[in-house]
Amino acid sequence: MINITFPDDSKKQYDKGITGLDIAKSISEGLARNVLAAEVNGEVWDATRPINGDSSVRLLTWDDEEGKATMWHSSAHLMAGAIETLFPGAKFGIGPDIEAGFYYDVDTGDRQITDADLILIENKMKEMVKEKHSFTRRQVSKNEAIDYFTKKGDEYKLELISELEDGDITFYESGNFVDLCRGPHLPNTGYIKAIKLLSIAGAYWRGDEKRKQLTRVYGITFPKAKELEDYLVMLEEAKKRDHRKLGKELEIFTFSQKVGLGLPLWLPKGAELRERLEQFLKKTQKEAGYLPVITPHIGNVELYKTSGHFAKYGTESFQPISTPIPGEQFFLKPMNCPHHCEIYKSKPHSYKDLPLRYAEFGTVYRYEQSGELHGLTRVRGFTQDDAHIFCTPDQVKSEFFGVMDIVMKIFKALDFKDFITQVSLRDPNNKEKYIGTDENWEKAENAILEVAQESGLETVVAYGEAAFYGPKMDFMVRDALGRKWQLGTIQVDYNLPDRFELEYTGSDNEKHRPVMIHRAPFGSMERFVAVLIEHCAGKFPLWLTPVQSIILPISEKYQEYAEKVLFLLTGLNIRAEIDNRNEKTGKKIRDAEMKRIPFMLIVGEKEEADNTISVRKQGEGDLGTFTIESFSDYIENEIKKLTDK
RNA sequence: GCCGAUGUAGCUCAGUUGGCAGAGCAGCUGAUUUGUAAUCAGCCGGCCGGCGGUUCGAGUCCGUCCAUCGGCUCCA
Repeated sequence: MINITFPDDSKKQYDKGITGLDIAKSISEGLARNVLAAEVNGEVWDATRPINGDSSVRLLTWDDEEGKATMWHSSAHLMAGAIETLFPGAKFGIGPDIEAGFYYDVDTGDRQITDADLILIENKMKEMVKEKHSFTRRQVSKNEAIDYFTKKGDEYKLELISELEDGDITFYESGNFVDLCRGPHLPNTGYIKAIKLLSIAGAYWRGDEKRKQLTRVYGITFPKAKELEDYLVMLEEAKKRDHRKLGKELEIFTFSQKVGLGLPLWLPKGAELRERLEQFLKKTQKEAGYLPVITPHIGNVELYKTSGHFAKYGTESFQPISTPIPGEQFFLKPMNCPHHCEIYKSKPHSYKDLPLRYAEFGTVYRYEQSGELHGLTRVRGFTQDDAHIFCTPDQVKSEFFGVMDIVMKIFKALDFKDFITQVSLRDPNNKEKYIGTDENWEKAENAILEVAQESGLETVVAYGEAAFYGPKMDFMVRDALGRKWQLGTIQVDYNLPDRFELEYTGSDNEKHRPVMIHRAPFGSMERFVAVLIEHCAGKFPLWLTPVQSIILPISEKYQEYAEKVLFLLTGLNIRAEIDNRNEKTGKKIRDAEMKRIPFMLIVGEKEEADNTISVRKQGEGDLGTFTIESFSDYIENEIKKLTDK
């Protein structure tokens, strides 16, 4: 007999060799039907794998992340089996579960998988599900594994096997499909009740663009048909929040092929909204001791040779602008930091000057690959809410915390609650990608790690995500479809001060090197507004929205009163418009609702007589009758709730 | 940049086996004077993404380029 300990610390005795599934059966039939895998001593196992010693066990269902992962990973195998049947000779790369569903990378040779094949593969999978193939785990020797995939002619699996230790290799067999796999898997394919293959895409083998591109097939599965339906509805809803769609509808921005790829044109409503964001940050920065600077859009190529940007990006950026002087070259600026370094150097500094905080809404240009451009989130010309803090080494931490306060203030004002704080460090196996000494990197990385810990924020560490001159703390927010975008960033840099030979005189009358903190709380105005649009589905916070209220006269008879209301509201700093069209009130309301104008102010005979307005809130309905003053107080109060504190 | 899909009016979309380019919304004009999510009628609007080819004839078939979308790679 062995002792099994459950998550609630209760214990039970079972025969040696019991499985997670058996344990579930001993508890209830219902649980047994829902168990997808079992966590045994912290490792996720097949629910059918025998447990041979005292263990702590957690039974995993669809409600657990690991349960979903098991379902999706098994679904990837199921799909691979279906592809192998339909495309004999197909070779397989990797097929993991992902955040929402799974994919498998396949090489089907000359007979490429197309969109039309998705439904065929899906139908084959549904057939195979009915057969309830079990997943059988089998430990194999490295030689046996090599032998199997050599015979099969699958060089991708052979490459994966070559990197594994003998004695650590397992195969999973399900129906006719055998795969190299660590597991775990479902007891059998019958658990997969609803299947949808979503898309196909090219994906480089092992993420290396120099290697062959395989066909990646994406899909998702569920234990209930209803959940699949709900998921597809959710996807449709998310598409409606897409900033590219809403940005056009709400007249925030547009693009023109004639102007150029990835070069956004801000429309009046968008420009006003952006200005409001900028004003908010400028005020905050002024209070935090930042000094404004302004620098030009181009810089001599020598500037970027000094900074290191030329060596790193010189050939893949917009190419230099020449002048009538032979050999003289200017680059469109891709970063503001080199310019700010030169401002720092414009006069000698004492330790008493520090920290110096130079801030600029600086527009930069980067030649992003055409396939990477994406609405306002990835563009070739954008404006960073940039600032560079020059400080002494012992000021780094307090300055860093100061910047974090600004980032948090912004996220609060815009109601961003679900952000991810990522500490981006250098890739320890690929140091040649970065400039600077190991010593400087260590200092900078330790500073960020310490700040991350002391701040109490939950952070994830990502190796290889640092900038080429220093580590970063990045604040990421998801878009409507769940894709993560980096917004705010704070970077500690010991390297550029070296390259630009920045100095200050310390209290010891010696020269010292300052530390630079690069920071942009929004990141870029373009990306920030894009994510903001998706986040609020176009219903901007009241303090930001282009039109706060629209006056709807019941008929042309009340136009004069509407004008008077507009005059009074404008005097009270409320952004208002009048809908003077010769339309019925219901129509005007519908249009205002769709334009997501927060307040509709209906004025007719009654209101004119009483000097009032009838207020309707977007998405909510009638709020009743207000005087202009009480409405103004109401709005002011709503705005304070977000932007104060 | 790479793989795949898509491209018809300002927007959303129809358009049969190749045979004169359509609808709704928006816009304009007129009628109506309207009370909390679409009043009615008329009108305007198109190099069917560009170029080349096949054909008596191309929105439709073929080639190529461009752009967009989904991924991959990249992201100072």
